[in-house]
Amino acid sequence: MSILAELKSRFLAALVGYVEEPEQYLDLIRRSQDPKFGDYQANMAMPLAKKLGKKPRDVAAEIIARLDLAGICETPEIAGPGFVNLRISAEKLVALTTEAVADSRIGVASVATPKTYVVDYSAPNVAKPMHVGHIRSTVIGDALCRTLRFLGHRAISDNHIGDWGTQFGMILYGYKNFLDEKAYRENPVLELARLYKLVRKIMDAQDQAAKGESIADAELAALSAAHPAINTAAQLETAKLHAGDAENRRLWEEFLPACQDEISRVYKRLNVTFDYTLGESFYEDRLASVVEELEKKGIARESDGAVCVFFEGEETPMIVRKQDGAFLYATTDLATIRYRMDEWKPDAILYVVDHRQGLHFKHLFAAAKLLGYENVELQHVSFGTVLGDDNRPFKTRSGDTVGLESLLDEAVRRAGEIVSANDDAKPNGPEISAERRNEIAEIVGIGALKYADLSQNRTSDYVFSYDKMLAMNGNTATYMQYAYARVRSIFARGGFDAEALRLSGAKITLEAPAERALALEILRFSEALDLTVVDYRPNQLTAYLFDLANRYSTFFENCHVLRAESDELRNSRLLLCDLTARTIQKGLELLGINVVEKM
RNA sequence: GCGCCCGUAGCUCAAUGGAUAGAGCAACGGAUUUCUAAUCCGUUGGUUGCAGGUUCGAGUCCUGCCGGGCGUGCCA
Repeated sequence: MSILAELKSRFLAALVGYVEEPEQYLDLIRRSQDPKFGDYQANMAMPLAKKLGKKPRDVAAEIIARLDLAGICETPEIAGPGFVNLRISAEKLVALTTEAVADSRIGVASVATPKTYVVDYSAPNVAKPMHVGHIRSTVIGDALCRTLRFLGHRAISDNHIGDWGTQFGMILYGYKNFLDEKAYRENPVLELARLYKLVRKIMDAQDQAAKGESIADAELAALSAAHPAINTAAQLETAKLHAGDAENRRLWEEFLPACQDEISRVYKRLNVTFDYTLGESFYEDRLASVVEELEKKGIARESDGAVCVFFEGEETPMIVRKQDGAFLYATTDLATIRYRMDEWKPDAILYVVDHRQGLHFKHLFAAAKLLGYENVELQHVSFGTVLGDDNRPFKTRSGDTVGLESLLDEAVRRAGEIVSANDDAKPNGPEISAERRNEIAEIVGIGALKYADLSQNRTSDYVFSYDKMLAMNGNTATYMQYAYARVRSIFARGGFDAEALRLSGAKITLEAPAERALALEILRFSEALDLTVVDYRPNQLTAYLFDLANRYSTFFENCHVLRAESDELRNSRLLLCDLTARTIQKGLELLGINVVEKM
């Protein structure tokens, strides 16, 4: 049991019979911000004083009198208006770290009641190259899945790819009018991407012309003139595809595998996997029945030729079928909820999607509730927009945004320079082969990129910046990877085997302040994971890992391991090092980030 | 117009209603014949946009205002 969980349980026992519904006060036990207030603090005396008509400090004293903290804490102190400050006893810290040493889960218990989560994330449009805007959903969703699973939940990852939308109409139009056959044979995806961008460009030009602005590019103006109303023409291709037109269907089936190979390559490099990839097309023949059901149950009705769901106090409806009979993503999303509920019976469905779709999800969830899906937590895990240097949203339409792969390449290139410089500067000369340097650069570069994203509160906007993403110091993955490598280096230098040491029965002692602080932080891993999951915020985990790596650095400076005064002390410190390394490794793993033995 | 979100150190951001609002970067000053200096220690830097309110206690909750972003019936 984690320290916090154990403290809560002891406080609960003390509060039973003292106040009604004592459970609600347990959240007021938390980690102290400042070490001088102890390791943990209980803040319930103040609100209870009000309720009981007593003085807060008296209430604190009464609680302490009822409290059995034997084996956990030193004598609690009452401070300020009525804070109860708790300092974990050395014996408890030693006992728990000793347990963690022998535990493959490093002291993190599996949840008592596992839940089933469906996590919907990444969801690129497969006809378009992935760009930087896709990274947030992908890495946040992946981190949440990994963390939920480690805690013992069932997390089903489902990549709801856009494989049926209007972008395919654009490609179909492009294919039929602008195809470079040779280029297509050599690299179909590249050519399809070129076609998409070209059609997009002509559309934008025509939009511009419609507003009375002139088209500067003569070539583009000619293309625009030769293909009037290209938007309508592309929509027609989409409609034909959806209606089962043989030629368009055949082409779609030809394009799709190539597009999927393309995104698979990126996922492989990002080390992201999905249990299912059920895209929009999967629900193609399930849409009509959704609308039918909505109408039959009186949830949706016709309005201006479209079928709409109206909500109490809301002006704008959710449209599930257009005037022309076509379905929309609201329809697909409802069909998807129905499928997921039937298939997996989840307790929660998490949508890791840009916050700009907030209204859509508000409507979607309300409609799902009307359809009877009430016992499922439908959660929009929204995140801020990816912004450019100009603080404007990244334009997915312009076609010349930063591609995701080139971004990865740049991250790895910069990491490679640093890896090499660092290795060259080692006191006894370089230790790492050129080939290995490249492998390390890949892990460090992509780790830095993911971490830059995950370490921010997901609700805030995300200003894209190479320098920020690729910074190798401060609160970054690199800092933690470095701490990990230093631990491994100590074991290598001393010729110790971590596994054997764990089994050796070596004792942990926590005399030095830096040792104690490090142990306390290691034991907080479980709390950090709980915080991460409760609000679906991976930055809780990154903040924890940063604290942990910091504590380790302080320990590293103050407590020499290999030159410890005795073998016992050396072994104790080795165990702390090993626990730190394992916690960092596991924590980063839950964020989808790897470690290296040497860097 | 209406709805949602945001406003915290020079910059980028943290802070489940708790004590003196914290980090990183930047700047400045120290530590190294390194168990890996991709490090550590220290200094400077704040009326948390403004004004009220609720509370024992507000960056956090409520109201109004100012500033910004996003969304707002046939894209996703």
